[in-house]
Amino acid sequence: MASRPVRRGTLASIAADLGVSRTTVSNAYNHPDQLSPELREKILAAAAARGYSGPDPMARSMRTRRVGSFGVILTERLSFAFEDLASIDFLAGLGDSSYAKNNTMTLVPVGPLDDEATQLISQAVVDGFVVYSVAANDPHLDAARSRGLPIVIVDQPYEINDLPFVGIDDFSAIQPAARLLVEQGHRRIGILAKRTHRGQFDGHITLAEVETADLHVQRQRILGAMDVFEQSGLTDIPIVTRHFNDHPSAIDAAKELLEAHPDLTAVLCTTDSMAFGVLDYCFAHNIDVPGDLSVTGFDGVELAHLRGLTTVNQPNRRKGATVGKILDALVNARVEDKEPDNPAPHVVIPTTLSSGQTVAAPRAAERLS
Amino acid sequence: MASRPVRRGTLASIAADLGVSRTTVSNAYNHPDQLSPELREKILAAAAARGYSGPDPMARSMRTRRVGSFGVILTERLSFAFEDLASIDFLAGLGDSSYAKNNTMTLVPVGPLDDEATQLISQAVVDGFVVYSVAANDPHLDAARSRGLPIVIVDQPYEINDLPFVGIDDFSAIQPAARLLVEQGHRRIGILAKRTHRGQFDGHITLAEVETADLHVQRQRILGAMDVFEQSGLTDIPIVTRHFNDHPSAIDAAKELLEAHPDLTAVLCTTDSMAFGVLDYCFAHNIDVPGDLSVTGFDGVELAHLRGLTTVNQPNRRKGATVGKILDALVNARVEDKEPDNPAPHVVIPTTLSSGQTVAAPRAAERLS
DNA sequence: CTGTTAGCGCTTTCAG
DNA sequence: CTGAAAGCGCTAACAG
Repeated sequence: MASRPVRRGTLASIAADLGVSRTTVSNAYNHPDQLSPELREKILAAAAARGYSGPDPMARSMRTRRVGSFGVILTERLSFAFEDLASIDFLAGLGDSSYAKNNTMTLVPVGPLDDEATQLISQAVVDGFVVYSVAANDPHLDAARSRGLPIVIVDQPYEINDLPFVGIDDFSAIQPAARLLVEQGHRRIGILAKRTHRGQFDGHITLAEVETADLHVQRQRILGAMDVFEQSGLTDIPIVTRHFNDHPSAIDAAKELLEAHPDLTAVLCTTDSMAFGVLDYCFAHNIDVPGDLSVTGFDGVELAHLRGLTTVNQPNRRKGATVGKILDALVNARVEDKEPDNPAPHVVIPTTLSSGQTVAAPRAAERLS
Repeated sequence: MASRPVRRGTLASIAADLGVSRTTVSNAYNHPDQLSPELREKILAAAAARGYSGPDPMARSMRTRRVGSFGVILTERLSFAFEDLASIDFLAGLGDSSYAKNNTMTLVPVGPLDDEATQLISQAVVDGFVVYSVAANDPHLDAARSRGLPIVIVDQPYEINDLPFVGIDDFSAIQPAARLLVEQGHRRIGILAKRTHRGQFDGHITLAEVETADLHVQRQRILGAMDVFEQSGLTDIPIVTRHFNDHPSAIDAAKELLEAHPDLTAVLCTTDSMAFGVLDYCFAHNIDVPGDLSVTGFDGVELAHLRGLTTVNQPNRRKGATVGKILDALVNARVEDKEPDNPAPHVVIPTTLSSGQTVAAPRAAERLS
């Protein structure tokens, strides 16, 4: 195909050639019932002959005030966003949902430089936005809001009441995993988490720091687990975080935690990716899981099940489908210029503990010590 | 945010309120050097006060004939497309490339129903398309072509000369893996591949069928391996394919192949996902890899390296970046109404064999038999 | 079933 | 530095 800006005609030019009105040609594409099948065929044939493939989507969108695309804002570079398998499942759920079937998904690549991304957000040609798991104070959310288009927030920020929300109850969701460790008799447990604050930081953090976290999801998961531990009289739980959730970071986090606290008998992770880091670190260092160390994850991605990780299943695909449905309704209401039925639903989807083979009671000797 | 269709003003309304011309307001956003900083500030402030977040992207695109988005056509349901980790790496590479940084990526969800998807393609508001790994006769490609926008083809179809192409030489790429198996002394080898034809089919296929395959990539990988095997006097290589490349399909494929041919000492897979299926099937059936069975993959996804799979590394991220660069140049040329430098580059990216721990010589007893 | 009218909101010459 | 004019290509009433 020549990339030459071939003039392929317009609705008007086709109409002129055939001696019919523009409306008729438009109807041939958009309202087939408004003209005779013969005429329609004739028009479509003439269009095809001239290389005209239907009304220009841009002009049509401008006229109808509707694009047929949902913007998706992921606030990490794509390679990191995709590292997190949960976000892929979410996207697949959104894309496969019947509500998204009639829409495309516009991924807005958001880098560390706020300015550029903000620009992209304010110029994206979309009908609405999905804001996926961003910090409470994230400027990208503000940029999306300023567009005045429908928005659905996924996972976080949690505290925003005037916007639709779809997510889980992270505080409660992680507790069964924490409880399982306690019930098995573990007393020296460490926590591995993804970043709790927007800024770059890797290392140990205190409970007080967790409480001020920008990122609701990680904060609640940690606090949910700590709540269980404290009720069992466990304090002094070391917490190590990593800004990124990719495999090298996870292995490194495991190393930092386990070297600093060799006496741990269990590690609770707030993401499956972190847990894989622990598993692989242990494998490399001849630490038997669950013999020497119990491990739990969070997310329930496919690989977690394949590797037998004990984790919390989060219905990511279903989250995607739910988001598609809500956003679609909002966009429709807006285009039809009427009040939506429910402008800001708050949907909390249930989670379940998935028992794998990575949790066992600590060895007797360790339990006594 | 009320989803009410709040009237947030237009460029014209702001201009009227301030008693300046529309051009001036437009310039405040698009050509800051064309007016005094004071005036610009004043305009921006007034806009902010009225909740006007800048020129409407739709109207602007219509006027400038440019959207700022690349359409990406993946011809599988998103959940399956994403199952294939290679496509995720590709997308990440595209999104992270500096060429895509100024563009969004519009994913066009393409289901099994050709009609709907074709519709979505002909109405997508984008500047060009990336067509990712589709069959030679795929109607989605035709739909994209009929838009008259720049297109870059990734991986396949290979035979199209008038469109830019970015991919690898699949025939040669897989040969080092095949050669490694032969050199280790394997004589009874099976092949596991993803579908070779667009239609739904799971099972054994013949070499003759492979030769008529719609899907160039899988065909070439199989033929490349067969070429090596035949040169070593090996014939009767069983080939089993699956329509989908997800984990359950892969395990099932492994079962079918190994149960039908229990004497195999090696399995060459045309994707890493297939190889993971073999590894997990073997684990479940106490077949030692590589002691009892050697396995090779193809793609070089991260998990392959983590699991020590011997595979062929394909630079998916780099493919994405290359595609972004080409498409960006094409779109620019088109918008500026000039001939592109190279309208249809054909880029073949080199691959490398990655040695893992899943290939060994067959046991002596087996070698003799 | 067909045509006329009236913009959608913006950018871009080109004068002033 | 500012403004007036001229559309980009289309669709939605509405009247025939």
